[in-house]
Amino acid sequence: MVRSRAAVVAGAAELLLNDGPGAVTIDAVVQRTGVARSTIYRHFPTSTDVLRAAVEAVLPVSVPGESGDDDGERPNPTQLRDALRRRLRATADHLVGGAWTRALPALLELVARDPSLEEHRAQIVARHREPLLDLLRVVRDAGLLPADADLAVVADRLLGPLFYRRLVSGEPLTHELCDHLVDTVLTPGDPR
Amino acid sequence: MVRSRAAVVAGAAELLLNDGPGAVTIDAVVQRTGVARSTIYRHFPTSTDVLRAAVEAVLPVSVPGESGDDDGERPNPTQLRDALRRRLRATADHLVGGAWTRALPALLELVARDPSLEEHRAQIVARHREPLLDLLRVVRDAGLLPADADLAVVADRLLGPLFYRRLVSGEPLTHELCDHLVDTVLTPGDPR
DNA sequence: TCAGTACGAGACAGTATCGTACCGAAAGGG
DNA sequence: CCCTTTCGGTACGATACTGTCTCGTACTGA
Repeated sequence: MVRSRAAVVAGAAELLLNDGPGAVTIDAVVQRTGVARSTIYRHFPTSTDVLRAAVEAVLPVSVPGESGDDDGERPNPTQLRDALRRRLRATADHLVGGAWTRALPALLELVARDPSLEEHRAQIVARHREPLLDLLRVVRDAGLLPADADLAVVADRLLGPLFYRRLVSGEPLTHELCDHLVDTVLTPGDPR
Repeated sequence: MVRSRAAVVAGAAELLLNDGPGAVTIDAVVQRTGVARSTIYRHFPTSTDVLRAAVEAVLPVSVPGESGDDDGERPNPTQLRDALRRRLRATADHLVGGAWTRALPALLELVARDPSLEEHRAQIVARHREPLLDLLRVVRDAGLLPADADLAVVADRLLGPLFYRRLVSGEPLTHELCDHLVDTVLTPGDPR
């Protein structure tokens, strides 16, 4: 009973990532997973619920971990800057290679259409930004950011260009760009 | 001949904006516009082409004009900074109120699914960024940006956070944010 | 007046998806 | 060994959309 449900969700998630939300069809899930229609409808009241479960299953997974830097050491500025660079690079890599590339447009479309998914979107984004905000807090306490800096805005300045390039302009995400963004945020006296 | 085609495109665009790309159906366009099926198929080979025309019709319109600053006057730095602020504010307003809010997720979904639309996306983005890049070129020539600054990256740093907020995080776009972004880009010696 | 054209109206077959209903096989407990 | 639960396998009706086709009408210029 649990197994078949999990298979349905997994198959629907694959379809969502590979072919978009429009491809998450009962028939497609049946054919992909081998689970019978009747079984699917025994677990989910309607096909929309299957899609929701797939969205829920896909997106939280793709939040990059990369913690463990928070060892209470009292790192020096250079270490902090490098940590921030690594974090942003990891985010960029995740944005390029991971499920986000496929799932994000689908999720945005779904949210634009179904406001009841808005809550999920907020949770997902919050979970995504949290590690970065934690790191930025440390960075600010270390004096690398103004004490009154709005960390949310700083996060926007770091993540925004990455997402913009990935989603909108289609330009490549390089590690150089990440480092450059970190520099523009961190050291107010370093132009370019 | 022109009238009915225009009506089809307009109706399809409305459907695209109101109910998403999945709602752009021949039947729906017929019912909305009063144009007959046969007429639609006389103008467009397939329903996908109707959708393409709708996308094309919606998005270029929403590129804000706001030119006319280019009068070869030789403006002073304050004027340039204000012009950049106005331009970014206009972009933000357009992002909030205009068709972009609805159309962009739809377009991103379409592009993710149909690679042949990639070209359209690139054109649209280019047309969207061009005025900003022109302005940035003037700004750089005036010495408000480093002479070797990569204007594309500067544009990313201005537009990225706006699009990120609008598309991903859902946070509000304020004029203060726009001004702040302009400040972080322009004056390398002004932190916060 | 007449022919050409653009257009509306709608029928039609083909396909895809949905959700339901019914049947039979496999498995596990009593 | 039987009985209940769980599940796969279809068959089915109901829609919705597509693309093609035919027919009738209004306009337009020679």
